[in-house]
Amino acid sequence: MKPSPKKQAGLNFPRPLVTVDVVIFTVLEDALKVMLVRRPSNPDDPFPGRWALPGGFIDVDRDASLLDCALRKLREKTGVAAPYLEQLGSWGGAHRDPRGWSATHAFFALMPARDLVPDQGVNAAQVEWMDAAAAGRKRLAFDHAEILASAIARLRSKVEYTSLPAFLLNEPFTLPQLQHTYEVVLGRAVDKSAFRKRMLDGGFMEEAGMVEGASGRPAMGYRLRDRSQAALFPRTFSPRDAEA
Amino acid sequence: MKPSPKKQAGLNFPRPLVTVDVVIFTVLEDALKVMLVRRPSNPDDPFPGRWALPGGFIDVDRDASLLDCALRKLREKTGVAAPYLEQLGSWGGAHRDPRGWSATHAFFALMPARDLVPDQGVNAAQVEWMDAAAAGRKRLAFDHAEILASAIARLRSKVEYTSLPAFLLNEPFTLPQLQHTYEVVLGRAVDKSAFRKRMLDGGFMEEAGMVEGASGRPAMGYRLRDRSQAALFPRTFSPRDAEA
DNA sequence: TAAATAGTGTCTTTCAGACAATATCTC
DNA sequence: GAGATATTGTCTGAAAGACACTATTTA
Repeated sequence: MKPSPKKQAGLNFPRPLVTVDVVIFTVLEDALKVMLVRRPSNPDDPFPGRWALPGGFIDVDRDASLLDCALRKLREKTGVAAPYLEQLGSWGGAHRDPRGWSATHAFFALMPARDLVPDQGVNAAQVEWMDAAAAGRKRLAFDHAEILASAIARLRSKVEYTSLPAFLLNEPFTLPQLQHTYEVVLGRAVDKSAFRKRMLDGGFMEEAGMVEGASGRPAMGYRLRDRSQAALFPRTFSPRDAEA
Repeated sequence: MKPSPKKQAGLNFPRPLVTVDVVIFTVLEDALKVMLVRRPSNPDDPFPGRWALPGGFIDVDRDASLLDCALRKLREKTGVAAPYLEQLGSWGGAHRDPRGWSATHAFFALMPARDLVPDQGVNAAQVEWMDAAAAGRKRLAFDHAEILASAIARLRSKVEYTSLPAFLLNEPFTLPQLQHTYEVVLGRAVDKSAFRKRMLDGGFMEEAGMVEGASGRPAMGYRLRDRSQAALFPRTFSPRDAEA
């Protein structure tokens, strides 16, 4: 290794571009949806007119941290202040953005569809909830297709052993509603009895009064004890299938 | 939202500093060790003389990607070309580096102690394998104590349900050696019979001839089928304890 | 043969999954 | 009561943990 006197001298070496992108999931009309925004059509911008994940550059004056920046992007696009939010990973390299070496910090958010504020000042035509499966097949801007694929894989994987789907529902929610959300995300049916045992034994919910449906017997409503983190189950759903 | 014409104009807004840090683990002398390096003692540098994680600025001319940069840091400090390496997360904010808004991409590496090349041109006195528990109690530079704590938590957690400890051993390794490595990382004993069943059923190893120890019966040696990723087990070790 | 270590067998408990049965609501 | 949905109960099979037993080496 040779010494690099430039660093000591004053940080006057080129810096990458730094962005934050957020993969925002919700369940709407019995399907897993992801939020996409359209890139500006100005041909000087990279990927004009393409669909992309919501995100953008760090603003070193306004954002105190990466998490703050992600929360700001979320607020700007959805009006939601504090959904479930975790880090997904970072993607960086010389060629992912034609404007130069860039690195993005990707986050992963879950929110109930009904928390959404329809128009937050952003042009509504530029924002869309797209089916996750359909979005995964689209040619998105930058390396966003790869980031989205990673987010979907992470979600599917964690749904097998965590209470994450509870963050996709408004409170109070019922166990049948929660089960349905699991089934939508997993793409397969799960056993009712085993499901209820698992959720109730998990101890992450508390009762919140009866909730009446359109017909049939009313169900107990529940709310999360802690909306900041998910519960972990000691096993995944149906390990038998998982090995196949 | 107000428009920000600066972005369209030409990216002439301040950019954060971007670094990559690597938490490198090994098992040495029956203990989990982590590599730390000493910060330069020059008082113009941040945190002079403090212990820190190996890492440094992205070099936009040499590093094609974040992963490349992490591999370069690894090579420079350890001489090892391709250990187990995964992303841990990113930490960024206005105050973690006194020189300005900075973001670091943290990685997480596992390697066998015997792969290490003693001196790679770096001043050996500035590099040390420290007990993970002891390092976790030290006041490290930047927010490296937080990053290290996160890495240790991630390692402990994943050891419960993955084959990660196999990456801490030289090949061929025996099942008793592997079990011992699990026990060192987990900090508790595991049952021999259940352990062997789990590892052999996992199907991630292949036989590599008998290995003789100092005394006693020789054991079958194994090597990994795929050194690029760990195997996942359907359950964690002893879920009974995990709930307590 | 004793000591040391590797490897196997067996019993028990736990718990998820399957699925049937029962409960509570509306019309 | 019929239909719809929620909730509970019972049986079974798979797999992990506990722990004793057997096997193979060196001294």
